Amino acid sequence: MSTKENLSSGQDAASTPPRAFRPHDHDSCVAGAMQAAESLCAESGARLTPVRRRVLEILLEGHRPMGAYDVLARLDAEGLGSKPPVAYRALGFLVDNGLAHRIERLNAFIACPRPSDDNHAPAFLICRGCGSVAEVSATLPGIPEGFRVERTTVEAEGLCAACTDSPE
Amino acid sequence: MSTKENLSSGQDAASTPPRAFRPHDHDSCVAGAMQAAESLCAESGARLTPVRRRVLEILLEGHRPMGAYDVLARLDAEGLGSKPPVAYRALGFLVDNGLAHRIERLNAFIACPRPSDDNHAPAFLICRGCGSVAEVSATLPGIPEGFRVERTTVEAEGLCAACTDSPE
DNA sequence: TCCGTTTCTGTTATAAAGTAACGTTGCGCC
DNA sequence: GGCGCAACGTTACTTTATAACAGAAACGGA
Repeated sequence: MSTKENLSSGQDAASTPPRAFRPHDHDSCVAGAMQAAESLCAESGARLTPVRRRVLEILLEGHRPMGAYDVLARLDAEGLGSKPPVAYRALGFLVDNGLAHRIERLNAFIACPRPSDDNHAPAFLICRGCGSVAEVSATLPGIPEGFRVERTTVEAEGLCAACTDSPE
Repeated sequence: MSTKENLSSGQDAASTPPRAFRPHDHDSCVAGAMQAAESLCAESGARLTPVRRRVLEILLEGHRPMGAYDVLARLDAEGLGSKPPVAYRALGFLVDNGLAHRIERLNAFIACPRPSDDNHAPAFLICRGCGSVAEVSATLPGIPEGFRVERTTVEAEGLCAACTDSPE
């Protein structure tokens, strides 16, 4: 079983706020995720090219969902590319390889904090107060027999604990 | 408890394909939903104007997700409006009032087959074979304490029973 | 019934998000 | 060193969505 905070694991998960909603050592969080990404790509043969690596870093540093054009602006500033397909292709690669996820409600992308080769079914808690997004893992109960699920999109919008306490 | 086919109700729900994946009397299905919409609006004071009513009918007749511009094309053909805001406003009204839902993965809208005033949390089963979308009801388990959920997006993409049996 | 208020409509214009297509470049491999 | 494939860079374009404002229509109180 993964160490990821789990949407559907009962007691434990329900008692602690997800890390994205807590202060934490962000540098090490970025470094760790980059390491994990390197390993996964090495293992699977996927090529983590400069543009792709940089896009992943940008997402990790932001630690929040970013639109493709936000990412592109960063790339452009760094001379790594200025046209939409550059960003979309890199983001597509990251999503395909489980290193990032797309948040449908926001038309945005966020780095996966703990990428792994198991094809996980992520769920996202989107705080409309502070814009943070936490990734937890989801298991959908009771899909009707006969429907073969290939991918899921699970997103919950609301207010995180901090924003509930101090509504601006 | 609602009579809607339920994602999370165990035995019953899991044993029968959702109605959207089965043949059914579509005319009465449309008529019923329109009736329900009328009642709900009358009750709540929401104004189901001609454009809004027609958009709902168009969605119900299609019985599948339609893009805003698909809907707009229909409206235009009928002289009810030709500019994007006309469609988006009507769709916005329907969504706000629980008469239709937005499918994020598809950037599309679908009529709610059984609208009701309870603020339900719909989930959608999207068949990538035939394009059908079934609405079932979802309950997300184990949201961490402190996160206050206001709205959910739950979508599962895959193959319905019929398309699994006969892959094209 | 008239008047003010609110809500809905129609339109212009533009923003934001996403992709098809094609030639070029770089890299691994024989 | 040349073949083949994957990634890159760019052009051009499509699709999706919204801001802003003026006019019309319904609605509710004096």
